[in-house]
Amino acid sequence: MIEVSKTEEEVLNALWQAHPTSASELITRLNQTKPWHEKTAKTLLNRLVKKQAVGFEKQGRSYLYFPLIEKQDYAVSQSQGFLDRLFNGKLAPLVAGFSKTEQLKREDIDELKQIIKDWEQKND
Amino acid sequence: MIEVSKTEEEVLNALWQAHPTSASELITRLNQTKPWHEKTAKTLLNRLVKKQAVGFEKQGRSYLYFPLIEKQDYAVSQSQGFLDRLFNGKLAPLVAGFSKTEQLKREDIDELKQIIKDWEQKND
DNA sequence: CCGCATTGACTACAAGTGTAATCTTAAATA
DNA sequence: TATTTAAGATTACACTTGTAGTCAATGCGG
Repeated sequence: MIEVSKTEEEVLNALWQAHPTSASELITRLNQTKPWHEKTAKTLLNRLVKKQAVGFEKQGRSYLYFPLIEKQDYAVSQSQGFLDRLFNGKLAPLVAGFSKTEQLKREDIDELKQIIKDWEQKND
Repeated sequence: MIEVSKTEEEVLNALWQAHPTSASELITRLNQTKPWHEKTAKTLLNRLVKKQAVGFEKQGRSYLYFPLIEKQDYAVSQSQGFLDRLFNGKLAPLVAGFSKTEQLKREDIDELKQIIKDWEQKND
């Protein structure tokens, strides 16, 4: 999986939200979360292109950008890497950590139960 | 929370396994997972000291090192940050991602169920 | 038609990171 | 005791990252 830096990932996230997108439109979207300097955002966008995480097509004098990797794939791969680093690759200890520190709300529990139910539906 | 780089984290992980520990002992432990150059490991250890993630006490000619941050705290903080970056801070979508990509095994499900049961025991 | 604004291309630059080598000192060994 | 060795301290160095600035071309408004 392509290495994406922290800030590059923020840009990629904005691109996943909607694409293809012009740079200016993307920057507008980025600015809804926090202030971004146009030049900084464009640098990151270009680095993502160089890393082949993002592609683009000419549209008149400017470009339309789009992700070359799926958010789902990226997220799962990052998740696995994260679990490997801190929890021996296991999911449960992460959840247990949240539980122990009172960071699990009933809503989270309900969602987990639903996921489990679906899983069992399919696998039993 | 202190910023710890990827390789620094590997060293820290080895230190969490057992401490206090001499540098050489720590390096021995690190080498059980993958080959580490002694100099590299020591550099990282020193950077962790500089970042105040690791402390040490003199023991004769050399030092004994120990973590200054708890693994549990670090793990939870990293977990929250991770969820924020990719899943809008929610736990369930991460688990759902694993489920969708067939990465949840029955063992994981059972462990999750147990965690949920414990949570409900305490919170209902 | 021309200067202005916009877009992408290229450049900048310090701090952080991965990966080690060299220097210094003190301890262990021959 | 003279010497090799092992620890920590210091130095090295290229690459990445965060954060922009400057340059060049092109299309737009007047």
